[in-house]
Amino acid sequence: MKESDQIQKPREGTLSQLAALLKILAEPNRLLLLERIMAGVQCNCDLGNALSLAPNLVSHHLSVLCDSGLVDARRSEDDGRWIFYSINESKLKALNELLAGFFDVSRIQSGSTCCGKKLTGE
Amino acid sequence: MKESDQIQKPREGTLSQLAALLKILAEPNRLLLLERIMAGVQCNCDLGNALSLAPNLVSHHLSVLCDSGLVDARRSEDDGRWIFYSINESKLKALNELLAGFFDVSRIQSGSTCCGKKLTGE
DNA sequence: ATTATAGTTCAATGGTTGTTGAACTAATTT
DNA sequence: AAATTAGTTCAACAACCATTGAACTATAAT
Repeated sequence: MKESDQIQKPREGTLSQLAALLKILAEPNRLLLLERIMAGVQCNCDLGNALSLAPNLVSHHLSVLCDSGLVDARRSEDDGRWIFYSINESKLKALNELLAGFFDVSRIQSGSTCCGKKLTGE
Repeated sequence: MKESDQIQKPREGTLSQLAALLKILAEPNRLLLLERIMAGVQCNCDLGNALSLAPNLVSHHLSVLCDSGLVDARRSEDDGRWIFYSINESKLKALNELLAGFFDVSRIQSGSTCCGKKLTGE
C-alpha cells in the first residue's frame, strides 16, 4: 500500500499520521539504510553487505521506506536484476519541515492550568 | 565551509539513540501530550480530560516523556497533589537540531554503485 | 480519623512488528 | 534449457509496548 501522502502538514487533531511516520523512522536499520542511500544511490546487495543485513530484511525495510515515499526505487536499464534506491528529495524536505514545525520551541507557551483552574504565579 | 562538514557522520551508537528517541515520539498520545504541554503547563488531570485518556495512561506516557528529558515535572508548592508538566526548552531545541541535521537534503549525494561497481551514467 | 482527590505501580493482555528461514519470481548468463 | 544472480514474499516466531483494570501511595479537605 502506498502511503506517500504521510509526509504532510498535520491537520488539527490528527497526529496519528505524524506518529506513523515517526514509527517508520524509529528503526535503527532503516536509519542506516537511509544514511547509506543519502550517501549515494545503492542497490539491494550493496546495502545488505554494508549493513550486514540479510537480503530479505533489506528488502523489507526498503519497502517500508518506499511506501513512505521517502525512498524511490528504479530498476536498472542496464541490468534488469538491479534496483537502485534513491532519496526522494522533496519528500525529505517536506519531512524536515514537518518535524521542524512540530518540534518548534516557539510553540512553547507560558501559563499554567490545573484541574480546570487557571494559575498565574506558582 | 560546507554545511555537510558540520554534520559529523553519525556512528551506530548515535543512530540507535536517534532511533530510540524517535520511538518515544512515535506515539499519538505522547504527541498529543507534547502538544498540550507546549500550549501551556498542565497537570495530569487536565491532560487526561483533554485527551480522554485514563489517568494511569497519562502517567505512563508522561513518565516516558520525562525520562527522555523532553518534559519536566514539578510538584506544586500550593497543593502537593498537583504536578505540573512543562517542556524542557533546551532539550526540544536539541531535538529539533538533531532531526534537522539527520534529515538534511544537503546530505544527499549523487552517484550510484551496484554490487561493488561504481556506475557513472545509467 | 475519615473521606476525597491526584497520581503511580502492578500484572495480565493483545496487537504490532522485526527477525528468521525457506520458497518464490524475475532477469541474465552460459 | 539450465544455472546463476538479484530480489521478493511467505509463514512462523519472538520481543516489545500500549492498553486495561485493580491495587497502591500521597496529599489535602471535612
